[in-house]
Amino acid sequence: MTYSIAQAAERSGLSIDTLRYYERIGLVDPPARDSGGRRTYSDDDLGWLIFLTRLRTTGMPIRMMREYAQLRHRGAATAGRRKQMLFEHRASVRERIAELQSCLDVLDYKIAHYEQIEHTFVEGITA
Amino acid sequence: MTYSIAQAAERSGLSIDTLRYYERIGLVDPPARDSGGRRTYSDDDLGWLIFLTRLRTTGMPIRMMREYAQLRHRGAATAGRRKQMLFEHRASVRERIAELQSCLDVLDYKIAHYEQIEHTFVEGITA
DNA sequence: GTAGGAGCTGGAGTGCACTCCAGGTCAACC
DNA sequence: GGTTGACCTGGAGTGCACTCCAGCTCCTAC
Repeated sequence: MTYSIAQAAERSGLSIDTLRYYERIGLVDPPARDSGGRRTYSDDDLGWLIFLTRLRTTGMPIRMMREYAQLRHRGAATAGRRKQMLFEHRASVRERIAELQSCLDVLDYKIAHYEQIEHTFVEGITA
Repeated sequence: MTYSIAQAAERSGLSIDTLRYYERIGLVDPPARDSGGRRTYSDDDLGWLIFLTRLRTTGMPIRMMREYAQLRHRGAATAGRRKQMLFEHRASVRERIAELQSCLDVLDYKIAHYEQIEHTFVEGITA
């Protein structure tokens, strides 16, 4: 199965411009071209694109994604290094989640505070 | 208790430049000045700065923080609107956490995959 | 055979959130 | 009274990750 750039964009959630941009900066290998010179993405290409969106979503900078992509390009010999990268990245994502969770507590507290104010106000009215 | 800009920076985790920047764009009220024209931050100022860092950490754009700051400036009458903002923001933070969590699953899967490769490799050696 | 739409390239532009800088003031210490 | 260090202002510069554009080509459908 192959996909036009528009289809690859739709399925990966990246924009067409971003797909070309990622290719230009070496984040994705140049996909095959059809007889008219248009990009045709394979299922493998798409899998990689989708994986990249996960890394992006979790805040990995492009510079690091590129490093990962380059290791991947060098084959099985770099598997350990890649695993190490993902391992460290996973730790940072976990930290990030913990950080967000602790900010959630602050938001909960603030919202509760506003609710208390509302409640006091209503009591003031009805008392 | 009052704080110099350097102390406010240290305690809020923002840089000195960022403190002045936030003031310039209306995210924080201009703090008092000492006889020499230097900023002196109050405990209240500091509390607001720290709250802003929570909003920032959770990904609230400056434009929205400014909106919140403006409502806050208009006093108790806007409490409902502010609560609403925090309420919506909290929902988006929760979504963000869920998103990260689901990406974590992908990372776990990938890492497990690399571990399996390593394992296979070791077996290949020792067999 | 032509009109329309998708895709192509190289390069410029954008939005966000800072960050840095030059040139100056001010208070304190030696 | 001179030097040092913290702070001041207005404005320019930075890094990141796209996003947009002009001008072109190439297939498809009428």
